[in-house]
Amino acid sequence: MTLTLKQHAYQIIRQRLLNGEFHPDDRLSDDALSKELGISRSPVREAISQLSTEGLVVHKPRSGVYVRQPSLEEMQELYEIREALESKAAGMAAERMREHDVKELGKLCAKMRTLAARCRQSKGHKATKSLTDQFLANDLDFHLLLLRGAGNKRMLQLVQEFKLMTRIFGHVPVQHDLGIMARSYRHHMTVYKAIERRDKQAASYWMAQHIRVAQQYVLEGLRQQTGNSDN
Amino acid sequence: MTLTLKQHAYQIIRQRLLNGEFHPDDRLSDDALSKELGISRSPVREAISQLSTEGLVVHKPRSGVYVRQPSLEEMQELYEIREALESKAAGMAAERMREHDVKELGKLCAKMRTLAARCRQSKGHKATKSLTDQFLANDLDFHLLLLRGAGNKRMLQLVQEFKLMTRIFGHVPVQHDLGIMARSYRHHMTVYKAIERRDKQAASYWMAQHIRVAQQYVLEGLRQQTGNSDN
DNA sequence: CTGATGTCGATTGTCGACAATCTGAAAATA
DNA sequence: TATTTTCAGATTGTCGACAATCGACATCAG
Repeated sequence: MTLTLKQHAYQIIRQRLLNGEFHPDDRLSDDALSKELGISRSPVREAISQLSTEGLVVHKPRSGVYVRQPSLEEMQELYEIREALESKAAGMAAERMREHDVKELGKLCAKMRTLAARCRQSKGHKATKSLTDQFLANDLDFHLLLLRGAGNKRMLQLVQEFKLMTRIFGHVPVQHDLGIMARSYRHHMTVYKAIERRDKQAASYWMAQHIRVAQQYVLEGLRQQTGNSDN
Repeated sequence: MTLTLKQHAYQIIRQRLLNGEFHPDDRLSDDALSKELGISRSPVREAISQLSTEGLVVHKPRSGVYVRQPSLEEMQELYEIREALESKAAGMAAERMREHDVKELGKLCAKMRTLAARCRQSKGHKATKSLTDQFLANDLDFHLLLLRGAGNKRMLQLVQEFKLMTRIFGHVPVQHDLGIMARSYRHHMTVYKAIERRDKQAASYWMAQHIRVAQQYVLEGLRQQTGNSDN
């Protein structure tokens, strides 16, 4: 309730970016936004400034801030960083994670299998939007739980930030099919089993593998999306 | 020359943090700083806000921003992240780095050996401040060159940020002796040789090893420094 | 017709001021 | 004396306004 107006503006603008309401290279005018939100320019400026240092928008002096349009190379960079961080996190989790949370990981894997089975029953082995969303949410939960299990708060925060960026930038209308879901389930299962037997190396290795596959999948989708575009 | 006042203020305050002119839990008053810099509060506020989102200072609403005093656990977290990122970077560098830059790495190693030899000749095998500084600068150059060789700009930026934090926070008056310098030289040499023969795994492994040793060294120093303090 | 130059509008960067809030100490009461 | 209340000072959060600067358009020379 005692939120400062800056935080308020920050959350709203960030949410809009997430929803895809701003297109790449759009200019975020603090004047317009302040009028729209019914507050002064100062808080809006500070909020936008924060988004700028977080890398979601780019600031051109004396011109304005623009929604970033990252290249495929930058997307690849983001995934490389996630691979480094999350694979190390998996290794750390194999050492430190509490038994209770490990079981929780197992339950998430079981849920994934259920969802994949539901997909197999559907026509053409294509997942519905709802099914895809549920699977993605499960995926996210798995990774977050594992990150928390690694016991490194700042690493958790970093990965969340990067994951946010890949979601904003790589606005691919993902439509999972059975093959993808089954493979994803297998990867998570392998990581889970490695953690269960406290195998640090295996957990780290398979997490890296998993993220690399996801990277190739998303980058491929982006290439098809932008392949027939300009440049 | 067309720097905005915000950027100007940001660089100055950041530099002061680096120099250790502010002590942990000090409050950064934008009012005082603006008067001191002879500019208005707005640019100073935005500069401080940026430092806040970067994590160098912490913002308490309606109270002020304070210089962070990270716990030993947080320092350890920073090193864990560096280990994850830089070891992956070393592996990537082994794959992608240009031949010319690899030779440059070798030169830096040679310089380290020279400095270590100079240290051996000094009395008690203790390094002078100048010698220590030169060695540290060399160390930094090595890591930066390797990061650039990995070809991931954002990763480079991230590591620089974290390295800055470890330098600010772990304000240990490092006084290298021969043992430390020799070991550090050996580590860098091992990484260099792995990259030279394009051995991805070895480069990654030894870089992780190197950072873990540095972590233990710094954390030990911090424990001694704060061991006889409060709580 | 093409390119350079000047002008106008719009937007940002910066400023000083005001109100809301917190901190700390002094005063008052039990 | 200890505890609570009050109050004053200082600091932050927010605001509206002004000036510097940039981009676009029109004008004009070649």
